[in-house]
Amino acid sequence: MLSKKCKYAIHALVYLAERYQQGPVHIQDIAEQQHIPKKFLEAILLELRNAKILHSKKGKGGGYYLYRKPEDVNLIEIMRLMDGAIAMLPCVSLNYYEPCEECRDEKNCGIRDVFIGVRDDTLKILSESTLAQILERQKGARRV
Amino acid sequence: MLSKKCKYAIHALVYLAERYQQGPVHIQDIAEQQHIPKKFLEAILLELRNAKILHSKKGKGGGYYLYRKPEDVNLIEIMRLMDGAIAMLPCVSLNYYEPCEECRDEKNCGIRDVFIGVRDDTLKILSESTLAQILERQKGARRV
DNA sequence: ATAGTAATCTATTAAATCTATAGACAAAAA
DNA sequence: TTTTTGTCTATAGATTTAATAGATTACTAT
Repeated sequence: MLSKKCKYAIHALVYLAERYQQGPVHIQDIAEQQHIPKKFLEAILLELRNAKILHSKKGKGGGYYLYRKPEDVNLIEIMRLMDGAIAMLPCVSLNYYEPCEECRDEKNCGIRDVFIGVRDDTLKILSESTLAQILERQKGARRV
Repeated sequence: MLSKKCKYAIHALVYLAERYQQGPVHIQDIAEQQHIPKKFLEAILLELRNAKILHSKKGKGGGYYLYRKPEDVNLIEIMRLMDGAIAMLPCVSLNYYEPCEECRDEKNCGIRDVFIGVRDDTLKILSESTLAQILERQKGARRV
C-alpha cells in the first residue's frame, strides 16, 4: 500500500499539472482543494522541490509550480521519493537493493524469481504513467 | 514491501513443500533451518493452519505439514493472509476494498486506473506462483 | 496412568514507522 | 517595513510490526 504521504504527493502533483504554466499555486489552496493537512503537505512539497520536480516562489503571489513538463514526471519517481523501494522484496529492488537476511542462495531463489517478474511489470506501468497521462485519462472520462 | 511475517511464512511453506507427504516437521526444525524466531513462527504457522493450508499434530513425533498439494497453494493467498491487500490503493483492492478518502470521483480517477493495471499484472503472476512452481525453479537452478 | 513432547493460546513488550502539528526563520513583494 | 508565503527544526501521538514469555492442552509411548 502507498503511504498517505505518497498519495498526497500524487494528488498535489496532478493538481499542479492541471495548472501547469499558470503561475505559482499556494500550499493553502492545494491543501484545501485536495483535503491534505497543510503542514504535512508543506513537507511533501519541499521534498518534491528538492528533487527538482517543483519550483517555488516566496512572498505574495508565491507558491509552488511544476518545474518539468507533465509528461516528464512519472509515478515511479514520485513513489520512490516518498515511499522508497517499489519492489516487494529488498533483494529485488533496483534502487534500494539489500540482500534478504534469511536467504542463503540468492541466485537460485525461486521466491526471488517471482518478485523479479512482479517488479518488472510494475515498473513498466508506472514508468509509462506520467502526470500528463493521468490528466488525459481524467479529462477523457469526464467528456463521456 | 512484504512484511517479515509474510517472508517467514513463504519460506516456511516452501520448506514444508519440500517435505510434502513425509510426515510432520516440528516448529523448532523449521525455525532453525530457516532462521526464523521460533515464537514468531508459531503464530504464523497457527494462522496458516487456521486457513487450512497446514495441518498439525501434537505430542511426540508431531509438527506441521502441508495439507494441500504444493501446486494448490499460491502466493496470493499467503500474502493476503499475512499482509492483507495486495493492491497499492485501497480503492483498487479486490479483497480489501475501501474508498480513498481524498477521492471525489472514483470512476473518473486517472490515478486509480494506473493502479488497477498494476494490480491485475501482479495478481496474474502471484496466482500462477505456487509452492510447487517455486520448488521447480529452485531445483532447476541447482541442476545447472 | 503418567511422563515427556510439541502444538496452542493469551498477554505483553519493544522498536520502528507513519501521520500530524507547532513555532521560529528567511525571502520576496507591495 | 509590513505582509505574505515558503523553509526549517523539532517533536508528539498513533499505529503497526516484530519478538518474547508463560501457562495450557493434546498426543504418544512406556
